[in-house]
Amino acid sequence: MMTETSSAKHKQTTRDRILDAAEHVFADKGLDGSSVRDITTAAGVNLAAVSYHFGSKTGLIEAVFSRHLGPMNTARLALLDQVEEQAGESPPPIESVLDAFIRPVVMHHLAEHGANDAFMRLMSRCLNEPPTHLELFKHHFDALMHRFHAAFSCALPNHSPSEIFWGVHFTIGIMHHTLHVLSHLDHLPFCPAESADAQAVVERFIAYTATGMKAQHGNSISVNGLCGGTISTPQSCNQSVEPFPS
Amino acid sequence: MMTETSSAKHKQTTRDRILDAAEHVFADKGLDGSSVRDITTAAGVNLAAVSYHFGSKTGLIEAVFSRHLGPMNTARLALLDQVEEQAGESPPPIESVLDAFIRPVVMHHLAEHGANDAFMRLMSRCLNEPPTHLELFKHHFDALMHRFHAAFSCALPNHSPSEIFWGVHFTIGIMHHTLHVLSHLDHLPFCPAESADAQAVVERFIAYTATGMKAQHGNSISVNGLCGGTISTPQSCNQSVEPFPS
DNA sequence: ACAAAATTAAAACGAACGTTTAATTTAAAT
DNA sequence: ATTTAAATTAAACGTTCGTTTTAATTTTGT
Repeated sequence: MMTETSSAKHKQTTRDRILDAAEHVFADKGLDGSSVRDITTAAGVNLAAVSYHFGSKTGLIEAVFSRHLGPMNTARLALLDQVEEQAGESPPPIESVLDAFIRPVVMHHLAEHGANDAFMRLMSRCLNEPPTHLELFKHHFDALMHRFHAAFSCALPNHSPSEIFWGVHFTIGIMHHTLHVLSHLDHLPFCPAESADAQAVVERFIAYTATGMKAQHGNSISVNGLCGGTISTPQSCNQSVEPFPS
Repeated sequence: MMTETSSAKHKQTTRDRILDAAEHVFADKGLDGSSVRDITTAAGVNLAAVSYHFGSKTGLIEAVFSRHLGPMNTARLALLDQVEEQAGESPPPIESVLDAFIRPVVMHHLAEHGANDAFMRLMSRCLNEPPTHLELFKHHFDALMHRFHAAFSCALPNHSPSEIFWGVHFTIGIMHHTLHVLSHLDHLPFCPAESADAQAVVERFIAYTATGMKAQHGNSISVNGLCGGTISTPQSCNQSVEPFPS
Protein backbone atom coordinates (compact mmCIF):
# COMPACT_ATOMS: atom_id res chain seq x y z
CA MET A 1 0.00 0.00 0.00
CA MET A 2 1.87 3.06 -1.19
CA THR A 3 -0.78 5.71 -0.97
CA GLU A 4 1.62 8.38 0.24
CA THR A 5 3.21 11.07 -1.89
CA SER A 6 4.16 8.56 -4.61
CA SER A 7 7.00 10.74 -5.80
CA ALA A 8 9.75 9.76 -8.18
CA LYS A 9 7.17 9.05 -10.85
CA HIS A 10 7.30 11.05 -14.02
CA LYS A 11 3.71 10.09 -14.81
CA GLN A 12 1.09 11.86 -12.73
CA THR A 13 -0.67 9.41 -10.46
CA THR A 14 -4.41 9.11 -10.11
CA ARG A 15 -4.18 10.51 -6.61
CA ASP A 16 -2.44 13.68 -7.78
CA ARG A 17 -4.81 14.15 -10.69
CA ILE A 18 -7.71 14.04 -8.25
CA LEU A 19 -6.03 16.61 -5.98
CA ASP A 20 -5.36 18.98 -8.88
CA ALA A 21 -8.87 18.68 -10.23
CA ALA A 22 -10.45 19.01 -6.78
CA GLU A 23 -8.56 22.25 -6.21
CA HIS A 24 -10.07 23.85 -9.28
CA VAL A 25 -13.58 22.50 -8.89
CA PHE A 26 -13.72 23.41 -5.21
CA ALA A 27 -12.47 26.91 -5.96
CA ASP A 28 -15.11 27.42 -8.64
CA LYS A 29 -18.16 25.92 -6.99
CA GLY A 30 -17.36 25.71 -3.28
CA LEU A 31 -16.92 22.67 -1.07
CA ASP A 32 -20.62 21.95 -0.75
CA GLY A 33 -21.33 22.96 -4.33
CA SER A 34 -18.87 20.48 -5.79
CA SER A 35 -19.81 16.84 -6.13
CA VAL A 36 -17.38 13.95 -6.12
CA ARG A 37 -18.61 13.24 -9.63
CA ASP A 38 -17.67 16.76 -10.75
CA ILE A 39 -14.15 16.18 -9.50
CA THR A 40 -13.58 12.69 -10.83
CA THR A 41 -14.95 13.73 -14.21
CA ALA A 42 -12.60 16.72 -14.34
CA ALA A 43 -9.71 14.48 -13.32
CA GLY A 44 -10.63 11.81 -15.84
CA VAL A 45 -10.69 9.06 -13.25
CA ASN A 46 -13.29 6.69 -11.89
CA LEU A 47 -15.85 7.84 -9.34
CA ALA A 48 -14.77 5.33 -6.71
CA ALA A 49 -11.17 6.52 -6.86
CA VAL A 50 -11.93 9.26 -4.32
CA SER A 51 -13.17 6.80 -1.73
CA TYR A 52 -10.28 4.51 -2.51
CA HIS A 53 -7.50 7.07 -2.20
CA PHE A 54 -8.93 9.49 0.38
CA GLY A 55 -11.61 7.50 2.19
CA SER A 56 -14.29 10.13 1.69
CA LYS A 57 -15.00 13.55 0.28
CA THR A 58 -13.96 15.04 3.62
CA GLY A 59 -10.65 13.19 3.43
CA LEU A 60 -10.09 14.66 -0.01
CA ILE A 61 -10.77 18.18 1.25
CA GLU A 62 -8.25 17.76 4.06
CA ALA A 63 -5.66 16.49 1.60
CA VAL A 64 -6.21 19.48 -0.69
CA PHE A 65 -5.59 21.90 2.15
CA SER A 66 -2.64 20.09 3.69
CA ARG A 67 -0.76 19.98 0.41
CA HIS A 68 -0.55 23.78 0.29
CA LEU A 69 -0.86 25.05 3.85
CA GLY A 70 2.09 23.08 5.19
CA PRO A 71 4.76 24.58 2.93
CA MET A 72 3.16 28.02 2.91
CA ASN A 73 3.01 28.47 6.66
CA THR A 74 6.45 26.95 7.08
CA ALA A 75 7.78 29.65 4.78
CA ARG A 76 6.04 32.36 6.81
CA LEU A 77 7.50 31.12 10.08
CA ALA A 78 10.95 30.82 8.54
CA LEU A 79 10.76 34.44 7.43
CA LEU A 80 9.62 35.47 10.89
CA ASP A 81 12.55 33.59 12.43
CA GLN A 82 14.82 35.61 10.18
CA VAL A 83 13.17 38.90 11.11
CA GLU A 84 13.37 38.21 14.83
CA GLU A 85 16.96 37.07 14.64
CA GLN A 86 17.92 40.22 12.79
CA ALA A 87 16.13 42.37 15.38
CA GLY A 88 17.92 40.74 18.28
CA GLU A 89 16.48 41.89 21.59
CA SER A 90 14.92 45.06 20.21
CA PRO A 91 11.40 45.15 18.72
CA PRO A 92 11.38 44.10 15.04
CA PRO A 93 10.09 46.66 12.51
CA ILE A 94 6.36 46.21 12.04
CA GLU A 95 6.93 46.34 8.29
CA SER A 96 9.17 43.29 8.47
CA VAL A 97 6.69 41.31 10.53
CA LEU A 98 3.94 42.18 8.08
CA ASP A 99 6.19 41.20 5.22
CA ALA A 100 6.85 37.78 6.75
CA PHE A 101 3.13 37.41 7.31
CA ILE A 102 1.88 38.09 3.83
CA ARG A 103 4.69 37.84 1.26
CA PRO A 104 4.86 34.02 1.25
CA VAL A 105 1.10 33.93 0.77
CA VAL A 106 1.08 36.26 -2.21
CA MET A 107 4.14 34.55 -3.65
CA HIS A 108 2.52 31.15 -3.25
CA HIS A 109 -0.49 32.56 -5.00
CA LEU A 110 1.52 33.50 -8.06
CA ALA A 111 4.02 30.65 -8.03
CA GLU A 112 4.58 28.42 -11.03
CA HIS A 113 2.71 30.56 -13.52
CA GLY A 114 -0.47 30.74 -11.50
CA ALA A 115 -0.60 27.02 -10.72
CA ASN A 116 -1.72 27.81 -7.19
CA ASP A 117 -4.30 30.35 -8.16
CA ALA A 118 -7.19 27.94 -7.69
CA PHE A 119 -6.11 26.95 -4.21
CA MET A 120 -5.79 30.53 -3.07
CA ARG A 121 -9.25 31.28 -4.36
CA LEU A 122 -10.48 28.31 -2.38
CA MET A 123 -8.69 29.56 0.73
CA SER A 124 -10.02 33.10 0.60
CA ARG A 125 -13.44 31.58 0.11
CA CYS A 126 -13.37 29.12 2.99
CA LEU A 127 -11.92 31.42 5.62
CA ASN A 128 -15.28 33.13 6.00
CA GLU A 129 -17.19 29.92 6.49
CA PRO A 130 -18.70 28.55 9.69
CA PRO A 131 -16.87 26.04 11.89
CA THR A 132 -18.12 23.08 9.88
CA HIS A 133 -15.53 23.41 7.14
CA LEU A 134 -13.12 25.61 9.03
CA GLU A 135 -12.29 22.82 11.46
CA LEU A 136 -10.81 20.82 8.62
CA PHE A 137 -7.77 23.04 8.39
CA LYS A 138 -7.87 25.40 11.36
CA HIS A 139 -5.06 23.49 13.04
CA HIS A 140 -2.73 24.62 10.27
CA PHE A 141 -3.00 28.18 11.60
CA ASP A 142 -2.92 27.74 15.36
CA ALA A 143 0.82 27.74 15.89
CA LEU A 144 1.31 30.29 13.13
CA MET A 145 -1.07 32.84 14.62
CA HIS A 146 0.37 32.35 18.07
CA ARG A 147 3.85 33.18 16.84
CA PHE A 148 2.76 36.14 14.77
CA HIS A 149 0.48 37.56 17.42
CA ALA A 150 3.45 37.64 19.77
CA ALA A 151 5.58 39.22 17.05
CA PHE A 152 3.03 41.96 16.40
CA SER A 153 2.84 42.69 20.11
CA CYS A 154 6.62 42.99 20.20
CA ALA A 155 6.80 45.22 17.16
CA LEU A 156 4.20 47.58 18.65
CA PRO A 157 5.06 47.45 22.36
CA ASN A 158 2.85 50.39 23.31
CA HIS A 159 -0.32 49.06 21.72
CA SER A 160 -3.09 47.73 23.93
CA PRO A 161 -4.29 44.13 23.50
CA SER A 162 -7.37 45.43 21.72
CA GLU A 163 -5.31 47.52 19.36
CA ILE A 164 -3.18 44.49 18.53
CA PHE A 165 -6.21 42.24 18.20
CA TRP A 166 -8.04 44.48 15.76
CA GLY A 167 -4.89 45.48 13.93
CA VAL A 168 -4.08 41.84 13.26
CA HIS A 169 -7.60 41.09 12.14
CA PHE A 170 -7.74 44.12 9.88
CA THR A 171 -4.53 42.88 8.30
CA ILE A 172 -5.91 39.36 7.86
CA GLY A 173 -9.04 40.82 6.29
CA ILE A 174 -7.00 42.76 3.75
CA MET A 175 -4.92 39.72 2.95
CA HIS A 176 -7.89 37.50 2.26
CA HIS A 177 -9.61 40.07 0.15
CA THR A 178 -6.42 40.82 -1.75
CA LEU A 179 -6.11 37.17 -2.74
CA HIS A 180 -9.71 37.26 -3.89
CA VAL A 181 -9.18 40.44 -5.87
CA LEU A 182 -5.98 39.11 -7.46
CA SER A 183 -7.97 36.14 -8.70
CA HIS A 184 -10.72 38.24 -10.21
CA LEU A 185 -8.94 41.32 -11.58
CA ASP A 186 -10.47 40.77 -15.01
CA HIS A 187 -14.02 41.07 -13.78
CA LEU A 188 -13.67 44.02 -11.39
CA PRO A 189 -14.68 47.55 -12.26
CA PHE A 190 -12.30 50.50 -11.85
CA CYS A 191 -9.31 48.18 -12.24
CA PRO A 192 -6.32 49.95 -13.83
CA ALA A 193 -4.07 47.81 -15.99
CA GLU A 194 -1.03 48.12 -13.75
CA SER A 195 -2.81 46.60 -10.73
CA ALA A 196 -1.62 43.05 -11.33
CA ASP A 197 2.04 43.48 -10.33
CA ALA A 198 2.44 41.18 -7.34
CA GLN A 199 5.55 42.86 -6.00
CA ALA A 200 3.81 46.21 -6.11
CA VAL A 201 0.74 44.78 -4.40
CA VAL A 202 2.83 43.38 -1.56
CA GLU A 203 4.44 46.77 -1.03
CA ARG A 204 1.13 48.60 -1.18
CA PHE A 205 -0.14 46.09 1.33
CA ILE A 206 2.70 46.69 3.74
CA ALA A 207 2.53 50.46 3.39
CA TYR A 208 -1.19 50.36 4.07
CA THR A 209 -1.20 47.92 6.98
CA ALA A 210 1.93 49.23 8.70
CA THR A 211 0.68 52.80 8.93
CA GLY A 212 -2.82 51.56 9.70
CA MET A 213 -1.65 49.53 12.65
CA LYS A 214 0.47 52.37 13.96
CA ALA A 215 -2.40 54.83 13.53
CA GLN A 216 -4.62 52.88 15.87
CA HIS A 217 -2.57 53.99 18.82
CA GLY A 218 -2.03 57.47 20.22
CA ASN A 219 -1.38 59.47 17.07
CA SER A 220 -4.72 58.42 15.57
CA ILE A 221 -7.47 60.82 14.62
CA SER A 222 -9.34 59.54 17.68
CA VAL A 223 -12.75 61.10 17.19
CA ASN A 224 -13.67 61.31 20.84
CA GLY A 225 -10.90 60.00 22.97
CA LEU A 226 -11.62 56.31 22.55
CA CYS A 227 -8.06 55.33 21.78
CA GLY A 228 -7.46 55.65 25.46
CA GLY A 229 -4.96 54.20 27.91
CA THR A 230 -1.62 52.91 26.83
CA ILE A 231 -2.20 49.52 28.41
CA SER A 232 0.91 47.92 26.97
CA THR A 233 1.38 44.30 27.90
CA PRO A 234 5.06 43.80 28.69
CA GLN A 235 6.19 40.70 26.89
CA SER A 236 9.68 39.46 26.21
CA CYS A 237 10.33 39.20 22.50
CA ASN A 238 11.58 36.19 20.59
CA GLN A 239 10.19 33.87 23.22
CA SER A 240 9.39 30.29 22.35
CA VAL A 241 5.65 29.79 22.41
CA GLU A 242 3.44 26.80 22.89
CA PRO A 243 0.05 25.96 21.33
CA PHE A 244 -2.95 27.70 22.82
CA PRO A 245 -6.43 26.34 23.58
CA SER A 246 -9.20 26.50 20.99
CA MET B 1 -52.51 38.33 -4.75
CA MET B 2 -50.76 40.31 -2.07
CA THR B 3 -47.41 38.61 -1.88
CA GLU B 4 -45.59 41.86 -1.24
CA THR B 5 -44.41 43.09 2.13
CA SER B 6 -47.72 42.16 3.82
CA SER B 7 -47.24 44.79 6.46
CA ALA B 8 -49.83 46.12 8.91
CA LYS B 9 -50.18 42.67 10.41
CA HIS B 10 -49.33 42.24 14.06
CA LYS B 11 -49.05 38.48 13.54
CA GLN B 12 -45.91 37.42 11.69
CA THR B 13 -46.83 36.05 8.30
CA THR B 14 -45.59 32.78 6.88
CA ARG B 15 -43.54 34.69 4.36
CA ASP B 16 -41.70 36.62 7.05
CA ARG B 17 -41.12 33.57 9.20
CA ILE B 18 -39.51 31.87 6.23
CA LEU B 19 -37.28 34.90 5.61
CA ASP B 20 -36.19 35.05 9.24
CA ALA B 21 -35.47 31.34 9.41
CA ALA B 22 -33.67 31.33 6.05
CA GLU B 23 -31.38 34.10 7.24
CA HIS B 24 -30.18 32.05 10.17
CA VAL B 25 -29.96 28.70 8.41
CA PHE B 26 -28.12 30.22 5.43
CA ALA B 27 -25.69 32.00 7.75
CA ASP B 28 -24.93 28.80 9.63
CA LYS B 29 -24.68 26.31 6.79
CA GLY B 30 -24.20 28.34 3.64
CA LEU B 31 -26.47 28.73 0.64
CA ASP B 32 -25.61 25.37 -0.88
CA GLY B 33 -25.41 23.68 2.50
CA SER B 34 -28.93 24.63 3.50
CA SER B 35 -31.90 22.70 2.18
CA VAL B 36 -35.38 24.09 1.75
CA ARG B 37 -36.47 21.48 4.29
CA ASP B 38 -33.99 22.83 6.83
CA ILE B 39 -35.49 26.27 6.44
CA THR B 40 -39.17 25.36 6.48
CA THR B 41 -38.61 23.13 9.50
CA ALA B 42 -36.86 25.96 11.34
CA ALA B 43 -39.67 28.31 10.39
CA GLY B 44 -42.36 25.85 11.38
CA VAL B 45 -44.09 26.05 8.01
CA ASN B 46 -44.85 23.63 5.25
CA LEU B 47 -42.25 22.63 2.70
CA ALA B 48 -44.23 23.88 -0.27
CA ALA B 49 -44.56 27.36 1.20
CA VAL B 50 -41.16 28.33 -0.19
CA SER B 51 -42.14 27.52 -3.74
CA TYR B 52 -45.46 29.25 -3.22
CA HIS B 53 -44.15 32.48 -1.74
CA PHE B 54 -40.79 32.82 -3.49
CA GLY B 55 -41.09 30.59 -6.54
CA SER B 56 -37.89 28.73 -5.81
CA LYS B 57 -34.95 28.48 -3.47
CA THR B 58 -33.15 31.05 -5.60
CA GLY B 59 -36.10 33.40 -5.25
CA LEU B 60 -35.92 33.02 -1.50
CA ILE B 61 -32.21 33.83 -1.49
CA GLU B 62 -32.83 36.99 -3.49
CA ALA B 63 -35.56 38.03 -1.09
CA VAL B 64 -33.31 37.49 1.92
CA PHE B 65 -30.67 39.77 0.44
CA SER B 66 -33.01 42.45 -0.83
CA ARG B 67 -34.68 42.88 2.52
CA HIS B 68 -31.42 44.07 4.09
CA LEU B 69 -29.28 45.46 1.30
CA GLY B 70 -31.80 48.00 0.13
CA PRO B 71 -32.10 49.98 3.40
CA MET B 72 -28.43 49.51 4.25
CA ASN B 73 -27.04 50.88 1.01
CA THR B 74 -29.60 53.65 0.95
CA ALA B 75 -28.30 54.75 4.35
CA ARG B 76 -24.72 54.72 3.08
CA LEU B 77 -25.57 56.85 0.07
CA ALA B 78 -27.55 59.27 2.21
CA LEU B 79 -24.56 59.72 4.48
CA LEU B 80 -22.33 60.26 1.47
CA ASP B 81 -24.72 62.90 0.15
CA GLN B 82 -24.41 64.66 3.48
CA VAL B 83 -20.61 64.47 3.42
CA GLU B 84 -20.35 65.80 -0.10
CA GLU B 85 -22.80 68.61 0.54
CA GLN B 86 -20.84 69.67 3.59
CA ALA B 87 -17.59 69.63 1.61
CA GLY B 88 -19.00 71.82 -1.14
CA GLU B 89 -16.59 72.07 -4.06
CA SER B 90 -13.51 71.08 -2.06
CA PRO B 91 -12.46 67.44 -1.56
CA PRO B 92 -14.30 65.81 1.33
CA PRO B 93 -12.17 64.44 4.21
CA ILE B 94 -11.26 60.83 3.54
CA GLU B 95 -12.30 60.00 7.08
CA SER B 96 -15.83 61.19 6.39
CA VAL B 97 -16.10 59.18 3.19
CA LEU B 98 -14.88 56.09 4.99
CA ASP B 99 -17.36 56.75 7.77
CA ALA B 100 -20.26 56.92 5.31
CA PHE B 101 -18.99 53.73 3.73
CA ILE B 102 -18.81 51.54 6.78
CA ARG B 103 -20.75 52.99 9.70
CA PRO B 104 -24.22 52.07 8.36
CA VAL B 105 -22.96 48.53 7.79
CA VAL B 106 -21.64 48.07 11.31
CA MET B 107 -24.71 49.76 12.75
CA HIS B 108 -26.99 47.53 10.74
CA HIS B 109 -25.02 44.60 12.04
CA LEU B 110 -25.75 45.53 15.64
CA ALA B 111 -29.26 46.93 15.19
CA GLU B 112 -32.19 45.68 17.21
CA HIS B 113 -30.22 43.69 19.74
CA GLY B 114 -28.31 41.67 17.19
CA ALA B 115 -31.37 40.81 15.10
CA ASN B 116 -29.34 41.35 11.95
CA ASP B 117 -26.35 39.40 13.09
CA ALA B 118 -27.25 36.34 11.04
CA PHE B 119 -27.64 38.32 7.85
CA MET B 120 -24.30 40.03 8.24
CA ARG B 121 -22.64 36.69 8.79
CA LEU B 122 -24.28 35.52 5.60
CA MET B 123 -23.07 38.62 3.75
CA SER B 124 -19.46 38.36 4.85
CA ARG B 125 -19.61 34.74 3.84
CA CYS B 126 -21.05 35.19 0.37
CA LEU B 127 -18.91 38.09 -0.75
CA ASN B 128 -15.99 35.75 -1.30
CA GLU B 129 -17.95 33.36 -3.43
CA PRO B 130 -17.76 32.87 -7.19
CA PRO B 131 -20.11 34.60 -9.62
CA THR B 132 -22.77 31.90 -9.27
CA HIS B 133 -24.19 33.26 -6.02
CA LEU B 134 -22.71 36.71 -6.28
CA GLU B 135 -24.87 37.55 -9.26
CA LEU B 136 -27.95 37.23 -7.08
CA PHE B 137 -27.23 40.47 -5.28
CA LYS B 138 -24.35 42.15 -7.09
CA HIS B 139 -26.69 44.72 -8.58
CA HIS B 140 -27.29 46.07 -5.08
CA PHE B 141 -23.70 47.31 -5.05
CA ASP B 142 -23.18 48.63 -8.55
CA ALA B 143 -24.49 52.14 -8.07
CA LEU B 144 -23.12 52.28 -4.54
CA MET B 145 -19.57 51.42 -5.54
CA HIS B 146 -19.69 53.83 -8.45
CA ARG B 147 -20.60 56.70 -6.16
CA PHE B 148 -18.08 55.79 -3.50
CA HIS B 149 -15.27 55.17 -5.94
CA ALA B 150 -15.75 58.67 -7.25
CA ALA B 151 -15.86 60.01 -3.70
CA PHE B 152 -12.62 58.28 -2.76
CA SER B 153 -10.96 59.68 -5.86
CA CYS B 154 -12.14 63.14 -4.89
CA ALA B 155 -11.00 62.83 -1.31
CA LEU B 156 -7.53 61.72 -2.43
CA PRO B 157 -7.04 63.79 -5.59
CA ASN B 158 -3.33 63.04 -5.92
CA HIS B 159 -3.68 59.27 -5.77
CA SER B 160 -3.24 57.25 -8.95
CA PRO B 161 -6.06 55.00 -10.19
CA SER B 162 -4.15 51.99 -8.91
CA GLU B 163 -3.73 53.55 -5.50
CA ILE B 164 -7.43 54.27 -5.32
CA PHE B 165 -8.34 50.84 -6.63
CA TRP B 166 -6.26 48.93 -4.09
CA GLY B 167 -7.06 51.33 -1.27
CA VAL B 168 -10.77 50.78 -1.81
CA HIS B 169 -10.36 47.04 -1.98
CA PHE B 170 -8.19 46.94 1.11
CA THR B 171 -10.94 48.84 2.89
CA ILE B 172 -13.62 46.47 1.64
CA GLY B 173 -11.52 43.53 2.79
CA ILE B 174 -11.23 44.94 6.28
CA MET B 175 -14.94 45.64 6.43
CA HIS B 176 -15.93 42.12 5.47
CA HIS B 177 -13.51 40.56 7.87
CA THR B 178 -14.57 42.90 10.65
CA LEU B 179 -18.16 41.77 10.29
CA HIS B 180 -17.00 38.19 10.43
CA VAL B 181 -14.88 38.83 13.51
CA LEU B 182 -17.70 40.70 15.24
CA SER B 183 -19.89 37.63 14.77
CA HIS B 184 -17.33 35.24 16.21
CA LEU B 185 -15.65 37.19 19.00
CA ASP B 186 -16.43 34.43 21.48
CA HIS B 187 -14.48 31.81 19.60
CA LEU B 188 -11.41 33.81 18.63
CA PRO B 189 -8.08 33.58 20.46
CA PHE B 190 -6.30 36.69 21.75
CA CYS B 191 -9.60 38.56 22.01
CA PRO B 192 -9.61 41.13 24.84
CA ALA B 193 -12.92 41.74 26.58
CA GLU B 194 -13.23 45.35 25.43
CA SER B 195 -13.12 44.44 21.72
CA ALA B 196 -16.88 44.26 21.26
CA ASP B 197 -17.66 48.00 21.46
CA ALA B 198 -19.10 48.79 18.04
CA GLN B 199 -18.47 52.53 18.25
CA ALA B 200 -14.85 51.89 19.12
CA VAL B 201 -14.51 49.39 16.29
CA VAL B 202 -15.83 51.89 13.77
CA GLU B 203 -13.33 54.48 14.94
CA ARG B 204 -10.46 52.01 14.91
CA PHE B 205 -11.55 51.09 11.43
CA ILE B 206 -11.51 54.67 10.21
CA ALA B 207 -8.19 55.43 11.86
CA TYR B 208 -6.67 52.36 10.27
CA THR B 209 -8.09 52.74 6.77
CA ALA B 210 -7.71 56.52 6.51
CA THR B 211 -4.00 56.51 7.28
CA GLY B 212 -3.55 53.33 5.26
CA MET B 213 -5.04 54.89 2.17
CA LYS B 214 -3.02 58.03 2.56
CA ALA B 215 0.16 56.03 3.12
CA GLN B 216 -0.12 54.39 -0.24
CA HIS B 217 0.82 57.60 -1.97
CA GLY B 218 4.03 59.59 -1.83
CA ASN B 219 4.81 59.53 1.88
CA SER B 220 4.78 55.71 1.91
CA ILE B 221 7.76 53.59 2.87
CA SER B 222 8.06 52.74 -0.82
CA VAL B 223 10.70 50.01 -0.73
CA ASN B 224 12.06 50.60 -4.20
CA GLY B 225 10.31 53.45 -5.81
CA LEU B 226 7.22 51.59 -6.93
CA CYS B 227 4.80 54.20 -5.67
CA GLY B 228 5.78 56.18 -8.69
CA GLY B 229 4.13 58.86 -10.77
CA THR B 230 1.39 61.04 -9.42
CA ILE B 231 -0.99 60.10 -12.19
CA SER B 232 -3.97 61.83 -10.71
CA THR B 233 -7.12 61.61 -12.77
CA PRO B 234 -8.79 65.01 -12.73
CA GLN B 235 -12.43 64.49 -11.95
CA SER B 236 -15.00 67.01 -10.89
CA CYS B 237 -16.40 66.20 -7.47
CA ASN B 238 -20.04 65.71 -6.55
CA GLN B 239 -20.88 64.78 -10.10
CA SER B 240 -23.94 62.73 -10.82
CA VAL B 241 -22.92 59.30 -11.98
CA GLU B 242 -24.57 56.62 -14.05
CA PRO B 243 -24.37 52.84 -13.78
CA PHE B 244 -21.28 51.22 -15.23
CA PRO B 245 -20.99 48.02 -17.29
CA SER B 246 -20.49 44.68 -15.51
C1' DA C 1 -74.01 33.62 3.45
C1' DC C 2 -71.69 32.35 -0.19
C1' DA C 3 -68.30 32.08 -3.88
C1' DA C 4 -63.62 33.10 -5.14
C1' DA C 5 -59.04 33.57 -4.03
C1' DA C 6 -55.20 32.74 -1.16
C1' DT C 7 -52.85 29.72 1.75
C1' DT C 8 -51.50 25.38 3.98
C1' DA C 9 -51.08 20.50 4.07
C1' DA C 10 -49.56 15.75 2.76
C1' DA C 11 -47.59 12.98 -0.56
C1' DA C 12 -44.95 11.99 -4.36
C1' DC C 13 -41.81 13.11 -8.41
C1' DG C 14 -37.30 12.51 -10.79
C1' DA C 15 -32.60 13.85 -10.21
C1' DA C 16 -28.31 14.08 -7.95
C1' DC C 17 -25.81 13.14 -3.95
C1' DG C 18 -21.84 10.29 -1.15
C1' DT C 19 -20.66 5.84 -0.62
C1' DT C 20 -20.21 0.78 -1.27
C1' DT C 21 -19.92 -3.56 -3.55
C1' DA C 22 -18.15 -6.89 -6.55
C1' DA C 23 -15.69 -7.89 -10.60
C1' DT C 24 -11.74 -6.84 -13.43
C1' DT C 25 -7.32 -5.18 -14.78
C1' DT C 26 -2.64 -3.76 -13.76
C1' DA C 27 1.65 -4.12 -11.43
C1' DA C 28 4.97 -6.19 -8.31
C1' DA C 29 7.16 -10.11 -6.06
C1' DT C 30 8.75 -14.62 -5.74
C1' DA D 1 5.53 -18.00 -15.15
C1' DT D 2 2.72 -17.95 -11.24
C1' DT D 3 0.99 -15.82 -7.40
C1' DT D 4 -0.50 -11.99 -4.63
C1' DA D 5 -1.61 -7.51 -3.69
C1' DA D 6 -2.77 -2.93 -5.45
C1' DA D 7 -5.38 -0.20 -8.46
C1' DT D 8 -9.22 0.64 -11.39
C1' DT D 9 -13.74 -0.17 -13.21
C1' DA D 10 -18.88 -0.46 -13.78
C1' DA D 11 -23.00 -0.84 -11.40
C1' DA D 12 -25.94 -0.21 -7.73
C1' DC D 13 -27.07 1.21 -2.89
C1' DG D 14 -29.95 4.18 0.13
C1' DT D 15 -30.57 9.07 1.12
C1' DT D 16 -31.55 13.71 0.37
C1' DC D 17 -32.30 17.25 -2.74
C1' DG D 18 -35.63 21.03 -5.18
C1' DT D 19 -39.88 21.02 -7.03
C1' DT D 20 -44.68 19.67 -8.21
C1' DT D 21 -49.19 17.85 -7.63
C1' DT D 22 -53.59 17.35 -5.53
C1' DA D 23 -56.58 18.20 -1.95
C1' DA D 24 -58.10 20.51 2.25
C1' DT D 25 -58.35 24.70 4.73
C1' DT D 26 -58.49 29.55 5.71
C1' DT D 27 -59.19 34.20 4.36
C1' DT D 28 -61.34 37.74 1.57
C1' DG D 29 -64.86 40.29 -1.15
C1' DT D 30 -69.67 40.97 -2.09
